[in-house]
Amino acid sequence: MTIHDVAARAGVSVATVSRVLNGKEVVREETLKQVLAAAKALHYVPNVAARSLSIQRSQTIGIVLPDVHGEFFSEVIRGIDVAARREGYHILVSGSHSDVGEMLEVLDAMRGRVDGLVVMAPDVAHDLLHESLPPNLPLVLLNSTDGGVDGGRDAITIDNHGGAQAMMRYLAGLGHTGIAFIKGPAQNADARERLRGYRGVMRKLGIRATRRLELAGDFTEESGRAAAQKILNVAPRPTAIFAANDSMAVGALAALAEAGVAVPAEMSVAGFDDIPIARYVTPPLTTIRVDIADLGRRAFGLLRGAIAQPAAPAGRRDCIATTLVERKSCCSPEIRMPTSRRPDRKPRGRKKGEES
Amino acid sequence: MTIHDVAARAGVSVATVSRVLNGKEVVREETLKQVLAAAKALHYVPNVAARSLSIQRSQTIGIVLPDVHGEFFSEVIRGIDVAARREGYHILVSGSHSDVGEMLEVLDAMRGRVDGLVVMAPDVAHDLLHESLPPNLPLVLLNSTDGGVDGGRDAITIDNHGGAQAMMRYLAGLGHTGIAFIKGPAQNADARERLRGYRGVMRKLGIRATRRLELAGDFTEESGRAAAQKILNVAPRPTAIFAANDSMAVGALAALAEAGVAVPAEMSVAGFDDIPIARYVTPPLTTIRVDIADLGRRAFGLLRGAIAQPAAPAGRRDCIATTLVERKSCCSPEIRMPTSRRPDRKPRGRKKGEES
DNA sequence: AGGCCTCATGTAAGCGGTTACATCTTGAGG
DNA sequence: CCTCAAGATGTAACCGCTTACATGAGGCCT
Repeated sequence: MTIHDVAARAGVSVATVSRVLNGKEVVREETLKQVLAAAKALHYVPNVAARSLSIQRSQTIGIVLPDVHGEFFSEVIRGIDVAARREGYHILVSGSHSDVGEMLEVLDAMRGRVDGLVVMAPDVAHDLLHESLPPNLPLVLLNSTDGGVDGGRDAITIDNHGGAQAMMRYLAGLGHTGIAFIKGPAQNADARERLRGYRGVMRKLGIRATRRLELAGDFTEESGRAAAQKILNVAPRPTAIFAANDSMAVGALAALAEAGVAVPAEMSVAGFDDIPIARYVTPPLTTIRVDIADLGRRAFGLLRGAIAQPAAPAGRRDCIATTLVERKSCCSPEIRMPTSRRPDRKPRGRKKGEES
Repeated sequence: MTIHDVAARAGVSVATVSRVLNGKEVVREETLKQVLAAAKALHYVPNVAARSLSIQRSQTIGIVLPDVHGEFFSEVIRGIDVAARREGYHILVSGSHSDVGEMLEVLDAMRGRVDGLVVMAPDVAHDLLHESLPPNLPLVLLNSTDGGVDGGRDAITIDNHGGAQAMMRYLAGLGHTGIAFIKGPAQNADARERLRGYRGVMRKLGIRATRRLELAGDFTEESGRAAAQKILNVAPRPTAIFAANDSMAVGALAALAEAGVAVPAEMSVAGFDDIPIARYVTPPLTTIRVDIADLGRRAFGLLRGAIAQPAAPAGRRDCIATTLVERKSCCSPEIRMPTSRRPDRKPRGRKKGEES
């Protein structure tokens, strides 16, 4: 079924059919009806490839992520998907790149197939990334810049530094001074900014350097678990753990439960991201909320703009604000029971969470 | 940069360039080198739309899911993504369909854009689904059939019934007789099969009908939480909760923790799916493992076959086996402490889990 | 009435590949 | 030396759609 068949059946030319179907030009009412009727009768579906070839656009955008699993990434996809569909765009996704080379390969394969790209590559060195990104394709970077070199690309970032500061101030406000930090990957821009927030507040509070404790982590639950186990062996033991993301906080929670350390009575735990599962772990996790779906949504918005005006200079910035979500994994260290490992029936010092 | 430019630079015709680039026909060694050199020098990237138009294939497959977030769905996408990339296919995903109509719209929009479709629509009535699926497009159904009417489509299913049976036998083996079940959506084929497994074993064990307890649920954490709260008010109180999926089990765990009910000492909890987070909740969740990524992988394999031989009759089946993963959320009801709500330091009756 | 402008529609040239078929070499066999 | 097969390469039609431009029909103005 091609446009010719429809034209023949409606007794008009292909141009007219095209005009009717695209609705951009004026067509006589009656002709319009005939064409529509013919198209419907023939179950006509325009050939996308032909259309793309002709108009030089595909109505498709590509999403390149470090990995498509995980709560964070799937929320991003979801946000973009919803926004894109509303504007008639399709999304081509690719994730699970074990290394940079593979990612660049994918980037290349998407070239020509998409009108624009949303790229999230927080672990790739900036210079390498920017030189390998197709130069003339609308593109927005997700969390892949820390305000420094950014190749003049459009980008969306999370207020990582502000969020980390907020959490640290909150913990300090509760009375914690021994706060351990579980770091993210060293090359990861988000991770670096969060770490900066941790260090800044620790310093500003005048907390003794010996009470600062930074553990390696890679944003996975498993690394959070391992880090927490190490923390338990440190003397003097910290009273709080701030993990650079929720997944690691969840891993830490698991390690603490395994070791019989009560949370929050004996150890407060805080995360970052507010992934969907955060409110369902035990205890519900106090964390920094990032509206992840909104991140995706706004990324699409920015990209849409870039596609519409390819001439406009790139370099737009959009920063997603964060908010502290107080649940039940943190409390004052004072109520900690010095020797016994058993907390009271219910630990005190709870604040009401925002959830039902 | 078109193929013509490359041809001109290499001093050959476009046909030769095409042949070199596709590697299907013989070309003289020297010519080949020239073409390759020209292509590289010009940074030539073939135009995908033109290619698709010409060969009538897009090297792209579509994935239509009820929702792209959630651990389960993102694992499916991941599995397909990895398998597809290996074979040079791209994936177009769409999820977040609030209703059936929207899903059909998406199905329509993908038509012509993809060579095949992986559709997961467990909640859509089969007759409606089958009549609205494009008839001549290779397609595999994910979890959308319960062995009954399936429209002669290729399909992959999970061994839901077997898995549920296994879990029920395990719980019964531990000594539980009061086992509550949190159901999934009524129209959902997976959910129905799991329920059937629950009922079958309950009946076979000769457990009094009064001790059977089925709660409504919709596969979300929140519904699991609500169901668990209801269960706590039932007298006599069940000693175990089997949720039709992990998300609901996680919700139940949260409700129990909130109510101060110890798991597994006072209440055993079991789930289904083994989503990544299952091992990190407190206590680690005993569940039925479904290799979700493998599900996606095999779906792609089946689809690949269907694309390669469009003439072959559809109706292929592939069933994913399940395995019981014993963690720490279930134990014998005997060690339950009748009045006190506080368990011992560590609940006994633990089995070693499979995880590190 | 003739000219001109407007509006609806038709014609056909691309868009950038693939590929059937034509053409041209080249070497072997007679 | 001629013929012919086989192999390498060129030519051009075609995939289905969009759109600049051409065409033709009215309608309005002078």
